[in-house]
Amino acid sequence: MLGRVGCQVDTGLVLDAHVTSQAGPPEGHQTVSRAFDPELVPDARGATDRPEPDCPVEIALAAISGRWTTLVLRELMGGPRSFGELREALPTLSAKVLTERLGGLTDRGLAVREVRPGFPSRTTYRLTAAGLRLRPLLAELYRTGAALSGFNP
Amino acid sequence: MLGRVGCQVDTGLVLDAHVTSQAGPPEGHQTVSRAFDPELVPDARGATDRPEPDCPVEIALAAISGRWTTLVLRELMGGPRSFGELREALPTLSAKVLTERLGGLTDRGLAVREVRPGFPSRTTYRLTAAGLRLRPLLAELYRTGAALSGFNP
DNA sequence: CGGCATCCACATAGATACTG
DNA sequence: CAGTATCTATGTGGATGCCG
Repeated sequence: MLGRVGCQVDTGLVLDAHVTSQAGPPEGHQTVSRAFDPELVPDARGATDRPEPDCPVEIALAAISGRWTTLVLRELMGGPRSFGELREALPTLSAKVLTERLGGLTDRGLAVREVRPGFPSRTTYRLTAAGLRLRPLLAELYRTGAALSGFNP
Repeated sequence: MLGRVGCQVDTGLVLDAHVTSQAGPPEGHQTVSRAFDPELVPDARGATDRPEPDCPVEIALAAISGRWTTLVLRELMGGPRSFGELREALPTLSAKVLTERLGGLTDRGLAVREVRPGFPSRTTYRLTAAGLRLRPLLAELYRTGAALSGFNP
């Protein structure tokens, strides 16, 4: 693993803090006016002091959240898969959890469900364009984990 | 956002399945002999059909797991921070959870704790070289989340 | 200042059994 | 085949209060 990992710069405050001057901005998700590392916080939606659901990081985390999710995504990255094929590929994953994962992916628009009627029925799941955008993240997860485990087993 | 997201190739099986021929390999984490996308499964540790703790993806997920963890990491990426500074930066994060997060990071060797004795005491947390390796992952999380939310709101 | 000890509420995973 | 329905065990976050 390479890449720059340094830059331990301790920047001071920069932006002036005139967020909502007047009297009372009680609730609502406010962004914080501080200096942030542009690589980690490239725009305002990351400038938060709590886990806001619309922060890009939280959105990405939500997409891969839950046990088994990355494995299901790995399978779907290889092309459309039926419920049964996924069960074969991940034998110890219960039907209930697989259903939950696939439901989560389709709810988020990351996958689509296509049912072929008749009997026996056949349902296939296919990643959408949005779902396919998770590929670089999965690859980066692998890279990072491999680096953390010391470059060798 | 760019990058190739296509390649919906449905590869057939390749490797012959002679995993432990003999009689009974009952338990223990076995790797599966299938064809995997080399980008997502570059080595044997990713060729698993369940969430193995030594799979690189699981290792990386464990490093960033838990609510608030990415925010704590973002703060520490800017340089050493004391417990109190972290509380100021993340005001709605309880001391208990902050302690848990910092303990998790130090347990995994991603951060170190440095105590200055005396009174009042002062404790600073600093990312290790391993912890700094999470930076590209955090950046990728942001990129992916931003892409999923439609490139701009 | 920098925690740890408790308690509680809720979310989640897994096992099992059953259905359109 | 492709789920749903329950039930249970465990995990996790958050609030509160005490301590070195």
